[in-house]
Order: sequence, then C-alpha cells, then structure tokens
Amino acid sequence: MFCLSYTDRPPGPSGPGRLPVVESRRPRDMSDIRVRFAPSPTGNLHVGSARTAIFNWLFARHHQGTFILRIEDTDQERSKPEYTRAILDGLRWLGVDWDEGPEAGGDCGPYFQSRRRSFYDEALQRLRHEGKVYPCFCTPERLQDLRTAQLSAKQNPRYDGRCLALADDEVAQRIAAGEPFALRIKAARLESVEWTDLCKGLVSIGPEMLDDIVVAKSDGYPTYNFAVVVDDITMGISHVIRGEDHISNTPKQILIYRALGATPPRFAHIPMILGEDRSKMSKRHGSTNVVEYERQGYLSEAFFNFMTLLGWSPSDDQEIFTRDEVVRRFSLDRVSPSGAIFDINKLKWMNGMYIRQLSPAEMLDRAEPFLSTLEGYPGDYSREQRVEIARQLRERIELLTEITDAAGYFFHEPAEYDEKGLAKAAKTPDLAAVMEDLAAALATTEPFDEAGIEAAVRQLAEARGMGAGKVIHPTRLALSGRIAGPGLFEMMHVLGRARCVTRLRRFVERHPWEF
RNA sequence: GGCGCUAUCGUCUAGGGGUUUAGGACGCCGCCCUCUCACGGCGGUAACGGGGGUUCGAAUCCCCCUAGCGCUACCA
Repeated sequence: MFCLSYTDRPPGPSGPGRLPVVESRRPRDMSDIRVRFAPSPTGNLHVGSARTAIFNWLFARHHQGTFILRIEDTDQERSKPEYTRAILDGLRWLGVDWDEGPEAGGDCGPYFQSRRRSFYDEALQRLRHEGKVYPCFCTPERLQDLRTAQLSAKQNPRYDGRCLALADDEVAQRIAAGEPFALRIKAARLESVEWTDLCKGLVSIGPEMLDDIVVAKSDGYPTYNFAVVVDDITMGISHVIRGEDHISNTPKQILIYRALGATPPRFAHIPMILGEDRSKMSKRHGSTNVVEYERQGYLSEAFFNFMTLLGWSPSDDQEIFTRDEVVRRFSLDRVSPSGAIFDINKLKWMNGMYIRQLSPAEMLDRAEPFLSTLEGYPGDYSREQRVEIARQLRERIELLTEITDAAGYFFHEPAEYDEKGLAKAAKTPDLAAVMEDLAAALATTEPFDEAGIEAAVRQLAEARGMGAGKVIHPTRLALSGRIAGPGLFEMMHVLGRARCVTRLRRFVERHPWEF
C-alpha cells in the first residue's frame, strides 16, 4: 500500500465521531522519495513551470524516486481541459515523463484536484471535530474594510480574530440559522514558523505574520493551501520542490500540517526565471509557452539542457549534458538561490551545438517539417542527396527554422542575387564569358563529382590567368544568389550538372551585375 | 505599507576566509584555418552594489544601507 488517504483506510473500530488519523509519509530511504509537479491548467506550460517540472523530475530520477503529476484544476473559472492537454504535451516534448498522474494512473489517484473533494471534506470534518478550526461569519466586505484599514495604518493585513471570540451558543445559533461561514484554522501566533529550505537554507517567518487562514470557503470548497497540503500528505510527497513565489505559502501550509497532525515534507524553493527586465517571466516577455520553442526550431534536448543550467550548475565547467548525465549529477544543493534571466542568445548557441551533433540523416528528419514548406521541395532529389544537403547546412544554422532560408536555392532558382556579391562579381574581367565557359566545361565534366568540378573550375581560372576566387565567388552567386554557404564544389555536386549549367546560363542572360 | 528572498563580468555561473593577477560559458572584438559563410582553434574585452565590523588576512563570516524581485484573497 503506497498511499494514505482518508477514504481508503480500513473501516477499523471507529465509533461515531472517530476519524482516521492522517499521517505523513517520511522518506525512509532513497527509493522512498516522492515528488510532484502540480500545475493548474489555466494556460500552456510556460518556461517557469517547465523548469520546476524538470528539477522535480531530475530529483526523482536521480534518487530513483517517484515523479507525480497532479493537476490542480479547482479554479472552475480559469481551468480548461485543453490546457491540461497542452501541459501534458509540453512535458512530453521536454522528455519529462511521470510515474503517476493523468494517463499514467497510480495508487494515489485521482490526480485531478477537482476529483479529490472527499479527501478535503474528510480532513475538514476531522479538523472541526478536533476543534482545530473555527467558523468565521465575516463577510467579504468586512474583511476588505479590515484590510484597507490595516493597510492605511501601515500594518500587515491579517484577520482580527473576531469570530474566534464568539460564544459557542451564538455560533451554533448562527449556523442553525443558515448563515454562511468559512472555516479558519486556529493558528498559534506565539512563535515563528521556520523550516530548513533545501535551496534557501533556514527560512523563518515571525509570529506577527501568522494568520488564521481560511481552509474552507463559505461554499464548502477547500482553499488552495488546504487542498495542496491534504494532497501532498495523501500522496506521500516527501519533497516539495517549487518556485520561490511559494515561499509565503509555506508557513501557512506548515500550520495546516500541524493542525492535521502531520509532519511537513522537506521544502526546496527554487529561484524564479526572469525576463530581460529582471521581473518574473510572463507573457509580455515573448514566448513563454514551451511548445512554442519547438515551432521556432529549437531541439527538445537543447532546450532541456539549457533549462537545466538555469539555476543549477555542476561542480565543473561542463555545460553540454545528455539527459542521463544530468540525472546522475543533479542535486538540490547546487541550485543557485538567486533568480536567472532567460538568455535566449545562449539557448540559440546551445541549440546550434546540438544541431551540429546530429547525424546528417537525423538532421534531415528533424528539419523535414520545416523543409517541407519550401517551394520545390523535395523536387527530384533522392533521400541520399537531401541527407547531403542537411549535412552541408548543419553547421551553418542554429535553429531548425533557419534551414528554410539556407536551403532554398537547392530547390528553386534564386529569384535575385546578393547586391554586394554582384558588385564584387563585376570586378571579374569578362564575367559573362567566364561564366559561359564554365557552363560549357561543366556540361562535359566527368565525373561530375566534387573533385571533378573543382578541377574544372580551377583549370578555367588558370587558363584565364586569374585567381580561383575570381571564378568561385561569382559562380556561387550565380547558382545560389548568395555570397555565403557550403563549399562551392560540394554544393555543386548535390545541385547536379543540369541545374548548375542552366543557372550559370540564366545568370549570363540576366546580366544582373551591370547596373 | 508589511513580510520574505536575492545581490560575482551585459547574461548564465564557479569560487563559501589565505591556493585568486577572481575561473568557465554565451555575447562582443581580434587573429588563425579557408573558395565565401559557418564550424573549429587561439587571444582579448568585462564583475565581487555601498558602508561598517570580525580576523594577521574577507568576493568569501556578521550587521546596516541600497537595489531588484516575490508574496501580501473565502485565486491557484
């Protein structure tokens, strides 16, 4: 039996009013580590949550623990099923797989908060029974007034305990009268709440900050903090690894653990990912949806590697890691305590590194979705030839999307020629004749391979008493319209005799350099 | 306003009392390689927020200030 829950417990000798005891599972050994990623489906998987998911996953895999995915969909207004789908897809793209959760099952389900109501109700019932919680009849208006008054008095807003002071018979009366009420926890406000954060060290929150927080809303639904704690207890979570924006939730949750008589898990609050302006990354910082990076031509493994280094670093200078290497080396004590700006520049560089590591065949496969949008693709090129094109372009692009632009001329004639290139080409004496001669030579070059082509080009330059460059550059321009690209001879080899000859002649006809 | 977290090159970071003329990576600049571009190689640019302590010695420990960020709901 893996998990404890309020409902799964054996009936036992519980008389009326006897409620099951809630216990927290403490990690007994390394294999007992259970962590969770708990997104709310109110949007796509964005980079901040993705990194949280990755760190949780890394921690679980490193310790051979369990990685759980839990969907916190209790926000009826904003939660959408399609977002759950999007989050799942995002995690899959990242290669972050979960052992328990939606579509994976597990002993601690259900994994959607919206279906765990009975757990919360039962815990609430028990808390009421034990007197750890009291009804609060204060209206939202009064609470709001209280808050503004405290704020203007430069005080920290907190509940004034009015309903705690209510006499028992009055409480009973008002409840009987059907007056709506929320449930607040009776927090001991005498001492600080502190915990040793695995990332931040000792964090201590003074008693003046502690409040009788609401655990059940007047409509009966549990609050976020309460649901999280009940879920984490019943799912046997040993380590809560989350963004540091949750630090202020932690004391509240610890109070709930105490009321429930459970030992809190270990907490690790990892730093935020920041936008260019150093504020928490959000939509206004551009692409925050993880799968958007796929569309932009990033490789999943490069993105993963990059995210890994945002806030974590190994003990040496290594930066490029396979997934297994990071799993092996990851540890929370090497997670930096300060926020990190998402540097798209470095991501691009890293993506380029991964692209260059791809085999030519794989490069072609990965680029295929982008290539297929190209006019004239794949034309009469064999797979072998397309692999060769991919090989030639591999070290010249950093994003898969760039291949569309880089490979265009292989599949259709250049529509125009680079201006600077034309200016330079014009300096080659008798350019038209040279190009004409080359076309003629090429028509009979045998074999039409890299060496054969190179010999033809160099012979022609020599015959005319000019440097090879004087022929090479205009030729590249005539064939590709570009002044940059793969080595001319290997490029001509894939292009093939027919295309080379016609494009050379078209170039002469067009005469674009004389303006 | 209150509370909390953070503070090393522009960016990601190493370094956690003497081993540091503060190391690596991205970016940028230069050189080499070379048919161009790119890759690759080599070199350069650039940082311990400020002030007080503690100590023989502080980027490293403590305090204050400052700055940035976060949280401050019967939202999650």
